Amino acid sequence: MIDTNLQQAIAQALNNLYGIASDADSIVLQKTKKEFSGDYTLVVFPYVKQARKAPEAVANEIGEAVLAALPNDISSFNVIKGFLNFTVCDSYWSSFANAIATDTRLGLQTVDSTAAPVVIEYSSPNTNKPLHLGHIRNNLLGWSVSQLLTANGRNVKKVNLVNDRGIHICKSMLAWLRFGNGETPESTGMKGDHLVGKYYVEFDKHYKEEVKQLMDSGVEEEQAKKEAPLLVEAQQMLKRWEDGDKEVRALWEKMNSWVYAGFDETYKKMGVGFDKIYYESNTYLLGKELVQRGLDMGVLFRKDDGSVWCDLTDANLDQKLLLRKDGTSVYITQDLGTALLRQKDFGADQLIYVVGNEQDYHFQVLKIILKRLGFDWADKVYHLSYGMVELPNGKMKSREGTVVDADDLIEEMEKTAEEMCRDRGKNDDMTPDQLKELYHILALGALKYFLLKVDPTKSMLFNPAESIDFNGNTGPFIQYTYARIRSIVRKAVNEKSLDIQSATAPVAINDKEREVIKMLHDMPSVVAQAAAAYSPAMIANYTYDLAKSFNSFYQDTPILREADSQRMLFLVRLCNAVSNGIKNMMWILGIDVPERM
RNA sequence: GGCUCCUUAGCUCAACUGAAUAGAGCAUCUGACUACGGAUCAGAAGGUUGCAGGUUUGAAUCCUGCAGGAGUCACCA
Repeated sequence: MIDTNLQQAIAQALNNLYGIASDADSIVLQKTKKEFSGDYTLVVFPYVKQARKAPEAVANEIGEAVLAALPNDISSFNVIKGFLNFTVCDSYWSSFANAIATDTRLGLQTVDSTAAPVVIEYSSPNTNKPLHLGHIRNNLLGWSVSQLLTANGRNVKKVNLVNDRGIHICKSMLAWLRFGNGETPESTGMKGDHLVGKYYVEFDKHYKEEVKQLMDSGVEEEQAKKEAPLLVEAQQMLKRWEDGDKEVRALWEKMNSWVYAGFDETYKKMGVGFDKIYYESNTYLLGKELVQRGLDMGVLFRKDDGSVWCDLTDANLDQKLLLRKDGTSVYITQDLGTALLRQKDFGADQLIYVVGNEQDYHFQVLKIILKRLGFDWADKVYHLSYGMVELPNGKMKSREGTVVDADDLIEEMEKTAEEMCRDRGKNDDMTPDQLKELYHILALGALKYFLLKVDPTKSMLFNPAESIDFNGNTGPFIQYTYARIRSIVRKAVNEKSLDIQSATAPVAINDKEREVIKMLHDMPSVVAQAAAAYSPAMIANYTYDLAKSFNSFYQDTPILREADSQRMLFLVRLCNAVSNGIKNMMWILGIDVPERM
């Protein structure tokens, strides 16, 4: 690769000229900004002190040395202040484009499936309500990061820990028994998760009424909230669940199965999936053994009331509860247990948790406790902490009804896609099924790109009043570019009878072609960087830039009317490479690309 | 109150480990269609990177202080 050759030549020059010993890898090359001529830029300021010369002189000397060392790759250099810009020969770019023209794996590395896996947990839904926009961000991030690591050659295992037990489900169950009239997904035609979610809301409504009544009759608010009959009954139900009461368990299984059917549908629509699904009902007791171990080791301590704690004040944190006084486990206890289980199940090289940044503290504590329990692999735990999706008036809150439902949103996007396609009227020859699939692909392309193009660590804003765009920096723009390129390649093959498999000799290229080729050249390093940062956003923004560069080049290059048949073939092959690249980058994002749209 | 994170164009977002004149899209304005795909392209306008200091040849980026916002500090999950 040209960049590594350059690094080596520069390191050599630094050593020969000034006796500066440096690793070739440590030489930082940046891409030359568009307003200057050149491809790669070396900033020489860091070396002027040791060289004891003016920046311009240093730059010129290094430039001469590199030019002499790489006469076949570097055609010229120029110096502006302390910036040394190298121009790479056209023939290098032209040959590179030729070499990758039909590489369908462009940008993707091969996975060693025998390597210790990266286990990535994401989604992890509660089973008492349907998924909303926040969950969509989680799911898409989890999926996309999995793809990204796979693209970078890691052996990835995706897991989901379903939070299927607890007081929240009992609330839905109780409300369904009390107010449900035996409603089922079949009898109502509702999606299972929505039906169960409806009763969760129903519970809250009646519960609030009860609290109000109690307060009207003179009970203090705090007491009323604890004593409301519905809540007490829900707590009793949870106890019965834990005791294995048949009736409660049967209802629990029935309602959970409705929810799973609903979730599966939504997962399928989103195009995400898992290698293994854990259920909290099976694993929630696991942490207790660890707590005993921690007590034996003296890492944890028991208070007088019987509750068990970990003192983290020496780590500048608080004391953390691990077992309630009644001996039942809490959230973090379960997470300790499931972490160990997962480590045993997979022998993981890394454990990634895709969880919102509201749980930063939780994971900080989790890692410290694991470490204190003597598990060295605690260092392998990585909390992929993502920011909240906010609405114009603040955070989404289920209880206040300010949520954007996942299914509704997807459906709305599909309608928008349909309208847009209708307006263009380019797809008259497609069957209704094909059209339906197309609308779905475009709707999800828009939604996924919208959520993934933002740095995962940052919170982002979604305004329901302004529907997600299909023009500009969007998924459909990239999908459009892809479809457009495929159309050109098809025509070249069908009408011009070009064989895109046959290589061409290096040809002269212009600036716009050079820009596109350079972007393709960067692709592997972009993937590596994005993987290191767990950031699909870097892939998204790169892919947009690639599509944009292509469109700009394409606008004034009549490819299939080229007089020079060598060049025509070269350009079509370049198109093919770009489409392969786009397709693979979109694969990382979990976005399908249509051959036509 | 303690701790953590955030603040970049009217709006939504970029800017890899500090580097040249801080970039895109939307919205606004001006141009370009005999479609090898106009869901496009070319251009204009829009900025004291929250404020004040500091380090550096060089700061949106690192350090300190301040202001504003978010999260968290539960015998909830």
